[in-house]
Amino acid sequence: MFEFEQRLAEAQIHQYYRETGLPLTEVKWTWIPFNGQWGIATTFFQVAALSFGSSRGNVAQRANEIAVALAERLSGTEGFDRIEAVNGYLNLFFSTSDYSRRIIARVLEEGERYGHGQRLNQRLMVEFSHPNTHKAFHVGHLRSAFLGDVLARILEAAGYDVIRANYPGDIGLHVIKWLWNYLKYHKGEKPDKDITRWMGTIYSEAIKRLEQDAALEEEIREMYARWDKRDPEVVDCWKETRQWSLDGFNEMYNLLDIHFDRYYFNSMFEKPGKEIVTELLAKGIAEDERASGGAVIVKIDQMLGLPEEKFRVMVVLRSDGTALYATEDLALARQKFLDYPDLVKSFYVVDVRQSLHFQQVFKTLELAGYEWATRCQHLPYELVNLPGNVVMASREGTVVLLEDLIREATARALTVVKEKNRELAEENQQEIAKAVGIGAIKFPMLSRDSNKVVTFDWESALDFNGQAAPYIQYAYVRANSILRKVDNIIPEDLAPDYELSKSEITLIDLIARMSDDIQKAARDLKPLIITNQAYELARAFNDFYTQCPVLGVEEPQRSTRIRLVAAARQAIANSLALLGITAPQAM
RNA sequence: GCCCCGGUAGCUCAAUAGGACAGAGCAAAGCACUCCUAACGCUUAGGUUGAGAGUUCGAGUCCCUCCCGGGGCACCA
Repeated sequence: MFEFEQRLAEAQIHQYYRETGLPLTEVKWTWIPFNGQWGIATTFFQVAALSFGSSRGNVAQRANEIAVALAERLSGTEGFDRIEAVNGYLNLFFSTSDYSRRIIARVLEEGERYGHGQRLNQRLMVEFSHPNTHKAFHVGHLRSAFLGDVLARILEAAGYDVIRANYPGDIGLHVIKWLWNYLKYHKGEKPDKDITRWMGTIYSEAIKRLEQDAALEEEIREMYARWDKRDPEVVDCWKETRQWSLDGFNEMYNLLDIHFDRYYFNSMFEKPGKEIVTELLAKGIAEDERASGGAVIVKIDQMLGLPEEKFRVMVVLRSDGTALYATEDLALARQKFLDYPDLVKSFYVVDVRQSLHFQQVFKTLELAGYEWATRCQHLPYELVNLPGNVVMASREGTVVLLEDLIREATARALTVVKEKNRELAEENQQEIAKAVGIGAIKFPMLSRDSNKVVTFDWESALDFNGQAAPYIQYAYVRANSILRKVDNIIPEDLAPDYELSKSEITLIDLIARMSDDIQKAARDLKPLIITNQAYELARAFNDFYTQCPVLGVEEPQRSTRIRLVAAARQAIANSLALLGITAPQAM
C-alpha cells in the first residue's frame, strides 16, 4: 500500500549507512504494535552490533543513536505524518487520512479479489481427504478435508494454480469384508438416505461377525481370491457399492463446500505399483527376499550410506507378491507428475502417523532417479481424538459420525436463528442455520496448529461463542445490515477530513494487512493465520460498530464511514471465503 | 533403543522468518440493552512460557541436557 514511501525510506537509510560507513544490512520492516496511529518500523540492533566488529560496545545505545539520527534526517518525508526514534526503533507513521482513503478505495475496487496475489503461473497439487469407501465418514476424517480444502483456497489466493486431488481407498481388506457381509447377508439391499452411515453399518457388522466366529476368516480369504480373479459377481458388486459410497461422500462434500478437480482411486495403482517395484529391482534399489520367505524391500539407509537409522527399511511388495499401500503410493506419486509434469509441489495432507511412510516413499523414488520426487511433500496433521485420548476408529466403534455432528450443529443454530429472526421465511432460517452450524464445525479444526491434537467433545463443538465462526459471521451480518439501510449505495471515493478514532484506525489497519496474511499463510502452509486474521478483523469491526455510529452522523463523516463499513464487509467476506465458511445475509 | 511432535493464565489456544509491556476466548467477579441486530460490548482478576544450562544487544521462539504426554519404527492403511 505504501510501497513507494517505504522504498524511499529504505533508500535514505542505506544512503545514511554509506555516508557513515555502516554495513549495508537489509532493512526489515515490521508493523508498529501500538494502536492509535499506524505505520512501519525497523530496528538498528543488528547494524549497531555489526558496526562494532570484533570490539565491544553498547549495542542498544548505538542502535538508538542511529535511530535518532535517521529520524532527524527522514523528518518531513512525504507520506509520513510523524517519525520518531524509540529504544533503537525507527517508527514511521503514515499519514492517516491518505492511508485510510487508499486502503478503502482499493478494497472496494478489487472486491472479492482484494488481498489476493498476482498470478504466479506455478501449479501445485494438494491431495486431501482420501476417504475409505465402504466405511463411515467420521469427525476424525474432517481434519484432512478441511485443512486440504482451505490450503488449496489459500494457495490459490496467493497466486498459485491449484489442483485439488482426492485419493479414495476403494479397495483393500476392509472392502473385501464389506462385500462378503453384503453378499452373504444383505444381498439386494440399497441405501436410501444417509448412505455413508449405512455403508458404515454394513462394515462394522462384518467386523462383529468375524470377531464372533474365527472360522469365517476362511470365507474372507475366498472372497479375496474371487476378487483377485476378477470374479464378475464380486467386481460388479464392488463397482456398484463403491459408487454408493462416492455418492454419499459427494453429498457431504457439497454440504461442506469442498470440491475436487481430480480423483485418483487406490484400486488404479495396484498394477502400476508392481511395475515400479520391478523397476526398482532392475535398478538394484529393491531387494527380493521372497526366496527366503521375506518380502521385496528397499534398504533406504543402506542405499544412502547413512550410518544411523533414519529412513529404515520399506517393504514395497508382500512376500506373497501382493501390493500394499506403499506399492500403490509409489505409482500414485508418479501418476501425478505424469498428469501434471509442471507441478512445483505435490502436497499430501495426511495424518502425522504416516510421516515415516511418506519419507520412505519419496526417498525411494528419488533413489530411483525421479527428479520430481523432491517436489513431493507430506503435510502432516495431528489426530482428532475423543476425550481421554481415545482415537476415533470405526472398528472400535469410537466415532462421532459427520452426519450426526452436522445435524446437531445445524439444529442448535436453527433454534437461535428462529429466536432472533422470527420474521424470516423458514427456508432462509434453514439456510442461515446451515451456514452457522457448518462454520462452527470448521473453525476449530482450522484455528489450531495442525501439529496439535484436537480433542472432540460435543460441548465445545457446539459452543458458538467467543473465538468461533459465528462471531465472524455476525460481524459480517452487522456490516451488511448497515449497508442494507442505505440500499447498498456506497458513496464516492473521498478522503476522511476528520480525525479518525482509534477503532476506525484499528479496523483499517487490519483490513490493510490482509494480503500480507494471505502470503504468509501460503508460505507457511498455515490456515490458522487466516482464522486469526478473520477473528481479529471481526473483533475490530465489532469494536467499531459499538464505538462509531454510522448512519446518524453528519457528512462527510457519514459517507466515509459507510465506505469503511463496505470495505470491512468485503474484507470479512474474503476471509470467510478463504476458510470455506459461508457469510450469511442475516443471523 | 532410535526418530518425530507437543508442554504458554484454572481450561482451549495465539504470539507475524529472534524484536517493543507474552495476547485472545471460555470459565470466575462486576457493569451494560429506549441508540445502525446484545450470536455484541466494557471492567477486574489470572503467567518464573515443563526444568536447568547456553548462544545473542535481545529467547516462548535457536543449541544442549533432563522431566512429562502423544505418535512412529518389515510385509496395516
